[in-house]
Amino acid sequence: MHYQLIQNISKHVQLSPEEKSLFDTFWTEKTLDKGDYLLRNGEVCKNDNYIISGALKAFYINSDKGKEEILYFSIDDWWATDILSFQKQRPSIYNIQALEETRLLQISYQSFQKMLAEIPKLERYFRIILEAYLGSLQQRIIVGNTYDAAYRYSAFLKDYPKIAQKVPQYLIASYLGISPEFISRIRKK
Amino acid sequence: MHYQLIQNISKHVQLSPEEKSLFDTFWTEKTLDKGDYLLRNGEVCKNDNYIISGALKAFYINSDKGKEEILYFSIDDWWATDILSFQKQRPSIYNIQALEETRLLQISYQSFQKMLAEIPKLERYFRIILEAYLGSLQQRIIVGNTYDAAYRYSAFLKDYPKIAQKVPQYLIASYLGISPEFISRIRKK
DNA sequence: TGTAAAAATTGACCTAGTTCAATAAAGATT
DNA sequence: AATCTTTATTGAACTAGGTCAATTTTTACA
Repeated sequence: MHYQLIQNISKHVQLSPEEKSLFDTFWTEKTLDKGDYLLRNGEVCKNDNYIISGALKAFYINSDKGKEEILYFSIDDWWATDILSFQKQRPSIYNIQALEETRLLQISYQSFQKMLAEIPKLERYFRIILEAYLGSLQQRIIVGNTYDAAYRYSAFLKDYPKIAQKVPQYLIASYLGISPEFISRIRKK
Repeated sequence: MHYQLIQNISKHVQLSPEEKSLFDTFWTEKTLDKGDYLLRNGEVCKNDNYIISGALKAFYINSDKGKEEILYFSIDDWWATDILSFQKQRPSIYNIQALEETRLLQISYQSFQKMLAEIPKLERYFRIILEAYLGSLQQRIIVGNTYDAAYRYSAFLKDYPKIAQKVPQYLIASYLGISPEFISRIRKK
């Protein structure tokens, strides 16, 4: 049984033992090595991916400068899916790549639809996590437009200590919209 | 009948005539004058609000400088609701205020739950629009971290011509994380 | 239609953060 | 342990954009 995901879901909706077993049948486990891509810009995001352990970066390639811009990081007990691409089954505009060995649970688009049809109360779970993510994006926009780089960096360390541990500084800089050199200067204090 | 909202929903899920009539009973119309608040920071967002006509701004008050930071604008055929506050019925961290006379359709939290229970296919509609909004927020973060002020301003004019028409420049500046003076300099070219 | 208030513009100066290039430190690999 | 690669740091010069204060333009409305 894929207890880790089931436990996460149980925080938001209650599943009966039968539902849990049924739920379980839809998901398969996959392991990525460091550097492996889960999704490439231009491809359709075929699976919804739940992270059991490991870390990934989602990034967008700036077409002029060719530089990568971090959209988000994903670690244990969170998702690494381009939701728009997955739900509409149309090409993604960004990439998702493993920063270290990563274990995932995956479900295909077809299975996902079938699962929702058979266990409708999961609609609620997915709506709730979507809303939470949406709230965090709004928060990020506010903070990005309001506070200076030093504040944003220290807020990141406070909010995401686990990510800060795993992820190189220059990628955190990119996530925050700061240059790697400037992050280094912030740290000097 | 509240055709405008029903038409919007019909783009994503099909409702029978009976469902449409039932749907209709849950919503009530409300008019705001220019300057009226729909939601204040600290209050619970009691209703989901669909805009028939008019314009609103959602903004966050920066606690140090006391300045307002625009989180988003909402005009005809879109929503003006703090989703996190509405869904969890807990205090909002931002404000929503009318920029001009605005007509809304409203539904209370209780009615919203009841409506979803009676017309479950609406779950799908709300998930779809949530996903679309989420995609636009991700896009906004990428653009904000990647491009300079002039590009962001011209992209805004292109993407939201109707909003650009209605909303004062200095608020658009705030939305984009730019000073009003600098927007004015950008325009000189 | 005149007056007040709100919004936009302009100039002068300033600074937070960038860029580039070189160096140092840390991690990974044989 | 030595070497290669990836990250991080530092310095120096620069610039995108901010701030402040004054002025003009536009809009609202009595």
